[in-house]
Amino acid sequence: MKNKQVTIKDLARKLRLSVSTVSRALRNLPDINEDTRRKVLELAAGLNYEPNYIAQSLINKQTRIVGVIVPLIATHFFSNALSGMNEVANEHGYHLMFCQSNENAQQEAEGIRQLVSCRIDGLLISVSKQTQDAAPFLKLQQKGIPFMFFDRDLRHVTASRVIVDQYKSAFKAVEHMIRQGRRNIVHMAGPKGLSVSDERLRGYEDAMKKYGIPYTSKHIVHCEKFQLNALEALKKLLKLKPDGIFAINDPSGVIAINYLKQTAYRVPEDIAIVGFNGDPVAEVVDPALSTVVQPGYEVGREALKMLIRHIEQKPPATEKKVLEGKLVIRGSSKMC
Amino acid sequence: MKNKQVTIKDLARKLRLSVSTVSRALRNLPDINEDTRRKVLELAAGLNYEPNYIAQSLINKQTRIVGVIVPLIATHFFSNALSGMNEVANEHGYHLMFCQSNENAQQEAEGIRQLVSCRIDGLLISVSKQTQDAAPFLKLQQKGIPFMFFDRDLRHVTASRVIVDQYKSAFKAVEHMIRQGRRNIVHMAGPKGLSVSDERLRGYEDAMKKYGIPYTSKHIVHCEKFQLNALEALKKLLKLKPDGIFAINDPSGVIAINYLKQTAYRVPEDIAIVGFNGDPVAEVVDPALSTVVQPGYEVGREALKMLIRHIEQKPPATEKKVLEGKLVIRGSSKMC
DNA sequence: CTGTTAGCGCTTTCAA
DNA sequence: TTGAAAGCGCTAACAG
Repeated sequence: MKNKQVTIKDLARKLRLSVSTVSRALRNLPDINEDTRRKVLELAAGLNYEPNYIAQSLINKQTRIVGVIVPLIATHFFSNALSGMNEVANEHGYHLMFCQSNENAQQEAEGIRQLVSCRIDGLLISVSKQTQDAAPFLKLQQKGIPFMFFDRDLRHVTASRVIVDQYKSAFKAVEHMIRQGRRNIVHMAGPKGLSVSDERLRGYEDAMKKYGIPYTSKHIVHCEKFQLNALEALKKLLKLKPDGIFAINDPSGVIAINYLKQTAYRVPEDIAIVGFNGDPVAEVVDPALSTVVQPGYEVGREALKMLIRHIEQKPPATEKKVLEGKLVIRGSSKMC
Repeated sequence: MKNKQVTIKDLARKLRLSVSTVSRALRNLPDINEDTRRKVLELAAGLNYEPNYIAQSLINKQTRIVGVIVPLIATHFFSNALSGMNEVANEHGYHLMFCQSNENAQQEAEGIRQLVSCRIDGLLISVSKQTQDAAPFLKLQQKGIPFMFFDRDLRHVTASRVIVDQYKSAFKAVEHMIRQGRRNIVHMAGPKGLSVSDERLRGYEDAMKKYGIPYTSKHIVHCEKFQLNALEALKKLLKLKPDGIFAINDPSGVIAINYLKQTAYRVPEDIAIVGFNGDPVAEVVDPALSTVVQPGYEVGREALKMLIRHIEQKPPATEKKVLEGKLVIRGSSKMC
């Protein structure tokens, strides 16, 4: 029931040729009779022969499989990144093996092990918010398996990465509110220690400093579970009577907008809100949420392109590609 | 630079054992000295040995890789389905090889070929809206590769499938509007020939018939590109002065809501709107969009569970699992 | 131009 | 309890 797949040997037998001749014909190598080749190709097509990449891999020592690990796939940013990777994979004849860490460092480490056992040629990873331990990555390095970070990285690990400039994007977002006259801006921050939230926080702080706007540690409340904790964070922050909110992501921004509707605050008149990501919800909420649109698709494309370079040309020094987020101003922060 | 990976042979050499002994030790087979096993396991751990699944596959004739093809990954439903599959894959020691067809039948066929060459143990597919040709699936069958449809299927292909009852869901959605007193309900339909849009259309029609509400072919406008054509479809339909709109999906429903704001129509007073899917945007738009929430995560889980049964226990007759969508009534259709 | 041989990393008889 | 040999499907020298 299992072994239905046609092999090169089957072709050879039926054609009374040797397997090596068939192999060469199939791969369009030179030194072969045009007539033989034709016959082989015909039979192969007729029998629906499909080369066994698995067997080839064993010899070539490359599978043309790339592993991808994301914290959560059901997300605008990551699903778009995967979509971009899919495109590049098609262009270059690679395959994507996918794995979700669920924001859990252990699952992530196990995912890496599994992918290694599948002999992936390289790995693209956006780390979970828990991830601290560099060990899994060091192992990858000593095994000579190229890998790189995209979006969320581990700062202390030397590796290439493709990221969106979180710092600058956050800075722009906050600066925009300041320029609109906001002076008491708070930040619904993300999990501590996660590269992207740290950078967004830094952008917030530097923008405040640059414009000489005072803020305290109370102006920043971390949502360790992102939007799951957004409401409580928001309520704490409202005690400061803010006139601007910089939210760690769009779902949190949306939560803020909707909660404020139940209060006396008006958005944007009393409080401006800016989110982050470019999720579809941001366009749809009322008022529409200003946000930094991250080029997820491009991040995916660039990350895989870079990884493939590393795989195929071996040792280019570690690279770092930084893409730009685009501040899109909408009703939630614009005084018209 | 490449061959850094430790093999069973390396272990054998260092331990002055034969490869077969090492192999047995690693797999915890009986008939082996406890002491030898311990030594092997220790060295393996020390050297970060990882079994080569590729090599194993060649022998076992199974890779524990499952292929997944979706039309578009950056979608609430499909990314959730993938997430569910990921969970089941982890539970059962399988790996997911991912591929996006971009709603294109050719890319889909090529994806299938590629996955076959990777010797996947089975395939989970939600077909593109273009897909008509059963040939790729017939080939799969004659090769003895189990596959099944999830969500979008090809009616004339005999295979197992896991779907959400589109007909019933659509029926409930339209019935709900009728019960609210709507009598001139139109349908922003999906691409013709696509299983899910056909079924939703059928649900619309049957609900109208059941309640004896007349409708014409003008009440139905197909959006061949889903929400990309939604606005033109909507404008056509508005000529009929409808009091209810059943939209093929939530993005289309959102487009309708937002467009109607620029007109004299009020939602839901003049026109009720119900969408389909359960996308996050539906909750956020104002008024919130009633919709049928589809259990994407569950569909993914059930589909992979069923496929694994088919892979491991071989020939269970074709199965069909039908999950239920849940009508969630919100402001866009509720007269309070 | 074609066939023979060896081998990729691992498992599986079959002997020892 | 261990080892030797063969083979999975394919490629890569090397002869002929």
